[in-house]
Amino acid sequence: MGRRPPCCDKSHVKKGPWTAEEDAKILAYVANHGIGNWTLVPQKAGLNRCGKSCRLRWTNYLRPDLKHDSFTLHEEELILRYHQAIGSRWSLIAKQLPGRTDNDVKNHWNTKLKKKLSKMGIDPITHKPFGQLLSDYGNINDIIPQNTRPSDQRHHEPMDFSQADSSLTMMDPLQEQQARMNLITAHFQVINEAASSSTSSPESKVQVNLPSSPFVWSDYLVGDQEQECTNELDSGILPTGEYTSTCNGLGLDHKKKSLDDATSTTSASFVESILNQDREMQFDYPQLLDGYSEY
DNA sequence: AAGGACACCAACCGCTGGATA
DNA sequence: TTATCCAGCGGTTGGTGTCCT
Repeated sequence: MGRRPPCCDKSHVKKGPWTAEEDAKILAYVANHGIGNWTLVPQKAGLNRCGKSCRLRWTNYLRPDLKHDSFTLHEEELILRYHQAIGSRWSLIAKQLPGRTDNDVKNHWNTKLKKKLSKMGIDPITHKPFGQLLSDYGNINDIIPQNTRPSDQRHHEPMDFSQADSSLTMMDPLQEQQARMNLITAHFQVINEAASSSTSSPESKVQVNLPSSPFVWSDYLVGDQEQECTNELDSGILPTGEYTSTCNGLGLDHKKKSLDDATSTTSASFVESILNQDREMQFDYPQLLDGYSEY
């Protein structure tokens, strides 16, 4: 059984902002050798950096195919739609935006889009109006813990158990675990219903204003591009057809039914439910997963 | 002009799954 | 078979610039 040497001495490599000189070394190295084993790059390129740091600098900043200008309305729309559909899977979303990295998309979401949604009175996690969200949480209290729902725990905010804990402390560990699972799944019922509430008739085009929202999303996107937005919408540049397939229920009518089916079987495990949802997402959004097999 | 608050984003951190010795 | 490494990923941090008082 062999052992590979560490990629670098973490305590002696440089951290922090990159200099133009360091960038030039990376660029020169990649131009001459291409992208290969990043752990060898610092040594071969003459850099006192960790290979991981070099890889990040290249993928997030130096790659020649990257855009460095601000996000367009079209890109913001795509981010919004895909986030609504699949949550914070930034790498998948970024694959739909040529020239953008997952870091770009993530930063733009965190600094701009999330705040814009909040200002519009829409929960950026569920994409549901806050008022409706509150009423749904009220409904949850009526159904817990009988009703269980599967969903993707990883890509949404953790549930606040503070109010539930007092009752949980009276249970034995197994009961408590089951009750927590029920709470989690009930929480994601709200999230999925929020998404499915955006559904409309199969023929209807998805509008750029958010589902179930009295606001017009385009009014809030990239402020200085408002006219561009209007023009794009008028001319049909925005991929409404694509949105129709992805947002028209985001395939969620189908998904909701599956979820309901799953939850009707109390023996179905939470993990199995999550896996089912991932499979459904793959079914609904095959284009998102294109290329995964290439890795 | 000073400095505190805020926004932005590059870079880092920590985790995971697959690869490797 | 197993321990470890690496690449990829999402979350978080910290430096810097801008705005506001």
